[in-house]
Formats: sequence, structure tokens, C-alpha cells
Amino acid sequence: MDNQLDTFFAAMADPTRRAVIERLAQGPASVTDLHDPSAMALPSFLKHVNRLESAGLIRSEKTGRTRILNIEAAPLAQAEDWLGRQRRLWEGKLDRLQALAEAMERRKL
Amino acid sequence: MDNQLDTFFAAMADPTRRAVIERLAQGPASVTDLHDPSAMALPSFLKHVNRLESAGLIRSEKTGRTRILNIEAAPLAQAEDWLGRQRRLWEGKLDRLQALAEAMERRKL
DNA sequence: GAGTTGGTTATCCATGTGGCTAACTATCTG
DNA sequence: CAGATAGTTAGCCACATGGATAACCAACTC
Repeated sequence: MDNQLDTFFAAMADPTRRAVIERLAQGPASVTDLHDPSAMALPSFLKHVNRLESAGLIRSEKTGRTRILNIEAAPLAQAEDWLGRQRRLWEGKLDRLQALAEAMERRKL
Repeated sequence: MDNQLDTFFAAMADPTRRAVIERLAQGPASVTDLHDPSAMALPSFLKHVNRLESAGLIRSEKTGRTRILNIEAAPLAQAEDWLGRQRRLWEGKLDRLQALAEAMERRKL
């Protein structure tokens, strides 16, 4: 029951974490690179990074003492799909309702 | 700082609430309609519905004693956009990196 | 008007989440 | 080796979240 989408959406529901994703979308970066602009204490920030990683949204590779983070695009695409599917379903319904309304209108005139 | 996306993603990070959205994408329904298949107590379920509404994901209209729920598509589209933007950014980077790698490869040969 | 149905409100409780500080390890750099 | 740098771990705290019951209100239905 604990869908992939669960952890994905939960991961994205925080501005700090979304900022990390936004930054990583433009290319890899280290933990401190990402942390620098933030007012938050490093350990708190690290927890966000770890959550992103355990949600499968980023990967990381440690070389020496620095840890380089990379975004993982697949989950984004997956969530995008789900949202699009729901939205299109609903918009399709709307279209059909509107068509029906118009048909009835024509018939009445 | 409390972005629209905050409340949106938080709202979607729960399977019960996503199930409501999935169902409403196929057309309007009443609270009990939606609750019926669920094992959860009604008041708990109601809290989910209310959260969806205050996140702007659904609208509701009460006629008599029943409350009819409607999905609101705009926020879905907005989140979809954000995700798509990040993903395309990243994929664009990948493409350019790959092109670069290929160019270097050609030059070496 | 008595009973039923559809929602709603009020508490309560356990757990999760997001922030902090302090203290530590591990890797450079001079 | 001594110090600085980059992460990490541990522990603490306030508050939000997701679930439950109990009791209630408001509208149908007979």
C-alpha cells in the first residue's frame, strides 16, 4: 500500500527539498554547495538530502570527503504521468459534458 | 515561502487522498460515495476530504444534507508543469553532456 | 414526530517531521 | 603533525498528522 508515489510526493512537499531538486536539475553539486545559500544548520539540511536519496530522487557518490549529488529523473516522470492521467481524465469528462450541453442546446433551438 | 506547491504535494502524499482524486477524476461524487470502499472511520476520512479542499484540489457544494465533491484540475496542471520543467532541464543537460562526450570521442579517433 | 441517513465537531492518542546543538570521524593542506 | 574542511551521528524538542470514539446537527422518509 505504501506506493512509490507516497514517498515521492512526501519528498516534494518541502520547500528546502524542492530547492535541492531545482538546483540539481541544473547539474550535480556537493552537499555544502547546496547548503551554502540556506540559513539552516547543516545537520538539519543533511536530513533533507538523505530523505531525497532514500526516496530515490537523487543518487550520491562520495569521493574523498565530499559527496556529489545527482538528480534521478525517472521518479519525476512517473509522478508527472500520474498527474497527467488524472487531469486528462477529468478534462475529457468536461469536454464530453460540454459537448452534450451544446447538443441539447442545438436541439432545443 | 509557503508555496502553493507545498500544500499541493503534501495533499498528494497520502494514498487515501490520492484515491479520492482518482475517483473524482472520473466525475463528481458525494462524501459517503467516496468513503464506502474505505475501511476507515468516517470522521477520519472527512479530515482527508477537508484537507484536499483547503489545499484547493477539490471544490464542494452542499445540497440538502449531501455534499458533492468536484475535482479542480488547475493545481494538477501546475504541479505537472513544475515537474516537467525540472525533468526537461536535467534531460537537456544529459543530452548536452552526451553530445560533448561524443565530440571528444570523434576528435580523439 | 420518530427514526434514519449524511455529515460534522470535539477530543484524544501515537507517531512522524523538521528544526536545533554538541560532539565526532575522515580527509585534505600547510 | 596541526589545523581546517566536509560530512555524519546522537539526542533533544515542538508541533503536525493520521487514526480512533463519542456525541451531535440537519435533512429526508414513513
